[in-house]
Amino acid sequence: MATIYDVAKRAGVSPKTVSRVLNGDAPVSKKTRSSVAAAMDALGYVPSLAARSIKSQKSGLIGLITGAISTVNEVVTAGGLPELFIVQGVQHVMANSGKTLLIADTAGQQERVPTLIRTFREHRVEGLLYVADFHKKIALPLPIDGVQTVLANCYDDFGTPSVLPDDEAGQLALTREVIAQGHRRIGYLTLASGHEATRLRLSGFKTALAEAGLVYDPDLTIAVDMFGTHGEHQLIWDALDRILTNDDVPTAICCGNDRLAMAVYGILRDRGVGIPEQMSVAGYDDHRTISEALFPALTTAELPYNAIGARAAQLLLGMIENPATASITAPIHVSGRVQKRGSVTRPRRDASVVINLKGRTTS
Amino acid sequence: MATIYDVAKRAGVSPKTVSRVLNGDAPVSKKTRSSVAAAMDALGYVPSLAARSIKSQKSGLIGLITGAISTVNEVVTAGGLPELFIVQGVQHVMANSGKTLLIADTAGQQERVPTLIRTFREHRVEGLLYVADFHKKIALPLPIDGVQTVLANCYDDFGTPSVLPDDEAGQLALTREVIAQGHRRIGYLTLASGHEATRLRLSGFKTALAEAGLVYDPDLTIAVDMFGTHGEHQLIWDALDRILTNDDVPTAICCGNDRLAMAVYGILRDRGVGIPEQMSVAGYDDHRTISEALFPALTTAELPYNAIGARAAQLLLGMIENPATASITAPIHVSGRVQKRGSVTRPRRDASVVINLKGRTTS
DNA sequence: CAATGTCATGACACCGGTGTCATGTCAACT
DNA sequence: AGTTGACATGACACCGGTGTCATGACATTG
Repeated sequence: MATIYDVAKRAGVSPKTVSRVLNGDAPVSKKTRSSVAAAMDALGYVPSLAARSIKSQKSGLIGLITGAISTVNEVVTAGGLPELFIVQGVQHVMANSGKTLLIADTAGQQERVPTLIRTFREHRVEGLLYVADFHKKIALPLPIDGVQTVLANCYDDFGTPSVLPDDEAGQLALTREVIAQGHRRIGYLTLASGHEATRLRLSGFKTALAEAGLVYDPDLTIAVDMFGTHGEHQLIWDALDRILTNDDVPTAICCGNDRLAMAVYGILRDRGVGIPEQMSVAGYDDHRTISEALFPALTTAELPYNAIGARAAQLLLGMIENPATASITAPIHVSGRVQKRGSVTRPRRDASVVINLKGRTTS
Repeated sequence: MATIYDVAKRAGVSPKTVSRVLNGDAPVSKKTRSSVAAAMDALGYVPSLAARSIKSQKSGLIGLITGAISTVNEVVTAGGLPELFIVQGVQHVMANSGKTLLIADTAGQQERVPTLIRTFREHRVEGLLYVADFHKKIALPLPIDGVQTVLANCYDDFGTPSVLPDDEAGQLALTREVIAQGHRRIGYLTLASGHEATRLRLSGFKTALAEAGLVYDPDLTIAVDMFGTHGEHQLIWDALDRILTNDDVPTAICCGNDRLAMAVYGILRDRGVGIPEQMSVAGYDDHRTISEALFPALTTAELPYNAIGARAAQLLLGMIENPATASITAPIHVSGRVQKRGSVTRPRRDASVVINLKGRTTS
């Protein structure tokens, strides 16, 4: 690999002059500039950031850790890893800021985290981003001295700056939309009750009901724990059975996420319940691979992963540029839009057909 | 940030001795070792890889580019980006090899690629990985001199080493399974016909049919172009309509991917066709968020993304270690497993109910 | 014409590590 | 006792850039 000295020699100038041409930080005569450019070109010269950074003390690197970072309570989902979208949001911002991302995935082995951080520090990263796979509380393995840190999709007890989805507002807005369509009784299949998101969304759900003067019926809210595939369908089947056999059958069901809604589509139809004619269904996440492809397309609340990533990146960059900003702040909440598609429509009067179908079981 | 000189001063030794303690590459007395260790500890010293690498000429960095890398023919899908799994496969291998990944996402802007490569070269990456979002042919923007390169999920015309999914073998194995269940007439909804994968899988499909002595009926193979959501369902609806109104209605349908299968579930059921009682459905990809959650769970062929990533990483590491290996090789094909779940079962004799339902249209 | 200022460029040290070689100490061996 | 060699350590240069300061050539001004 050619060095600045090679270029200098070939162009018949000093290395420092080549440096000046490279950075344009001091006047260089036209003639010299072009001969230096020619030499760089001929040699395929690319300056070394390593050399540069030992002098400047700036690496231009940002470290990002994804994957299972020490979860506080042991709720684990083999989720759909949409954290990728967070990472993309981060990358987009970073690309425009001239920083380069160093990414490490723990692949669930949190004991690796200290090693990764060590590697990042050896690379002299200017900032650190933790990206969690779902909204949760974490405990940083080490207090990271000197390196600015931002948490995305997670938070801790020590006031580390963090960016979170506004799950409460999301479910609130979505439920409002369902109610606006005329539904008065709404079932709710939540994710595992231990999740942070579940608690917040349920709160939003209740608020929407209260706003509209509707009563919240605990019998219609059922938590579905989704650990892997085994028995998952049976759980959902049972939950739906309880809802469908209720004395006053709801006309709409909200689901903890799009994936759950997808399963609900199948089970409801398998029981002869038409969607959305007999039952409106709403999701959460707006995981577009699912929500757009489902038939009918799914009305759902966006989990603004991309925006969360972007926001976290901006926050971090701000903290790096002006460390004073790094004062302990409350988490930043990012809210997503309600995506109205075809699965939530006005309820039909004769939805009672539903009741006839109770009693079947999955094979 | 503390330097090796700070540590040396505090421990009362020369920097070189600290270096020896750090690397364990020369004998150091026990006493010295412990006092140096104490000093490093007290100062929170972490060696600088930048300084190290200018001397050693080894960065320990591998560059990875994801996203829309200059596609040759302009078929574009806003796909589900399962390329993430390829990246995970890569990371897993890299983590165990001591290299660190530098990742850049073009976010669809291929004009950025040259800039990214430039940045990577400034970081003196030892190898470069291109990861495409789906099996395709690409044209590298530049011949990358000096930096070993491997293509994952894509290939080019210049014999750059590449790792690809074995789409033909995958569809072959999957179709064999469908046939083994007793199906004799099988519909096939393929992805856009311009895709590499479509061609290969169709070939595997035909081979399986031929092996079993079944005739391939072109009327039952329909390409579904999936550009975004608009009109997509109508296309699928029409395609299914053609299949369901065929004189000899098939008992099973293979789909170009799991996402398509998901839409097919909805549309078939909406037309009153039970799954799998009246129609078996198979997917492709084994995108587990979909395939496991669908009801019934989807029988599908695995697109071994993780393995592709791992294989590509291994190949690259081998090329770096022993550049002689870098001779132009044929693409490496990685095949995936057939995941037998609940959506393909033995066909029922009285599947004729299907025919009655033609004629409805989507709203 | 001398004094002054601007422009273009180079010499040199330094950033934080490591390879090479030299030096000093002490135990073992003839 | 003198020689030899293993062991422990340090001095120094070098990797590839950049900041600082000095220098020389001209043009401008009084």
